[in-house]
Amino acid sequence: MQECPDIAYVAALIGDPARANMLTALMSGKALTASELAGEAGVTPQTASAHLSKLNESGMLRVRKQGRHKYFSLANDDVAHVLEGLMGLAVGSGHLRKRPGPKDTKLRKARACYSHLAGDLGTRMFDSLRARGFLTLQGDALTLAPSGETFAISFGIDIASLRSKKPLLCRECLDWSERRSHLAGSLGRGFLSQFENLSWAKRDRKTRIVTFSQYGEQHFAELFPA
Amino acid sequence: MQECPDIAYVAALIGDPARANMLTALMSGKALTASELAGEAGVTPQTASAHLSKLNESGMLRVRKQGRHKYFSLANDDVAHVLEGLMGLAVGSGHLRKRPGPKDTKLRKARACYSHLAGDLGTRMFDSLRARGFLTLQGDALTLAPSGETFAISFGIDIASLRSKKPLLCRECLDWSERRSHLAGSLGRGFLSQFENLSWAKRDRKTRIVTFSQYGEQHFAELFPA
DNA sequence: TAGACACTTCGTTTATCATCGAACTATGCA
DNA sequence: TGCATAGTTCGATGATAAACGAAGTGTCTA
Repeated sequence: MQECPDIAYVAALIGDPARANMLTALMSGKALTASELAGEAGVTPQTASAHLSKLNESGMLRVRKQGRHKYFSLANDDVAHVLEGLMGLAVGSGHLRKRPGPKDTKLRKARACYSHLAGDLGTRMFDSLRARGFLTLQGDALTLAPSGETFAISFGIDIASLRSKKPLLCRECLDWSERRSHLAGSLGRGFLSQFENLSWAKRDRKTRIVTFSQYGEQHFAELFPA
Repeated sequence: MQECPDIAYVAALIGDPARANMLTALMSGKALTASELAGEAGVTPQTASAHLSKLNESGMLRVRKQGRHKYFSLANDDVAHVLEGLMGLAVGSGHLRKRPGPKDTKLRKARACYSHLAGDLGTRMFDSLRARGFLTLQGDALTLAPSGETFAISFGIDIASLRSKKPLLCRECLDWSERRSHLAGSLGRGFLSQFENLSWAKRDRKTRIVTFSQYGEQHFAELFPA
């Protein structure tokens, strides 16, 4: 008997609206409890419980028990990456789900994509880094140039420790709102968390919106000129 | 109203077993007719027709009409990339679909992943290229070194025209059978087609198996030493 | 110890959608 | 012109699984 990865199994798992909502919510990078996810998905706790155990069985989630709470997050970057890819295809197909709220423009301006910065500001950062030769893009391959490394270090990002943890450093990620690339990978994560550390920006965990203060946006524009 | 890419729609589309079989078959990179795809999926032509029109509507397929035949292929590399990602998740979840046939070992040895070489030989090629410094992997970023460029050109690959067509040149692709990387992107495609041109290998379009002749495998081993 | 809360399990209902038979259109071939 | 083949549309059938109400277990707090 020939073995072959069962795409359908995983895709069907993601293909249910309730589960897709949960996974989308987890793209914020934050761990959420079962009932929070039930709220996100718009289903009762029982239903959410069933969904979450299925997702967990498939290895797409990471679970941590804390008292009477159960915190779920995406298992790893690969899962997030596949989800972003699916978002790209969904946009390409013209299928957009409607959700209440006037947050659209904010979300398009700056949002957390799993754990890095996406949206208009995300692509602007990416372009600026490339324009100055800090990031070099050859084909699909993204490299942090030595000049970019000193730039990142001077901004307070601990490149050495990032590099030591995992082999992935910078990765290109296609933006569904801008349809252009932004910076993902551990380097992208480093930048976003540094924006938070410096109080340039605040992440709303529920909506994935990243709000820059006036002060922060000004410094951001100086750091990443067009 | 806030817009948000509808992951569930696309994923549910891929999530049906019949459609997933069709898409997997199209990963060979070859365009297939509706009835061929019906056979791949194990459904009647009527059912296949319904599936294919849905997939086409979503923009995942490219259709060309030729006489009374309709040729379907994947719309672009992004679709293939998402499918490979899903395969990776499926393997991670331990969900392998069983299929009849003793082709498993052959498929694991060498197969076409969309349009480049995957499997044992694919990862061996990738490792060899890296070991000699032709490909440099920094984090997730894959670059073709100048020495690698001359190597590829001397092997008969027209790097200049590859580069001129699209911005993607080399890309890393996680192998579901080896759980290691192999070379994708237009460069990977170039290598596989050159193997075919030189009659080192033959692709079976139906099974995605790439069969090397004894002659071809010998030369392959010389060109890509461990 | 009580009671509130987080999450789970069970059984039933309900709706969605894949599937196929039958009948249709369109293309190619002789 | 006729017949085979490729693909489609339609309607009926059936199976799968999502959803929730009700009733459980476990955990924290007063």
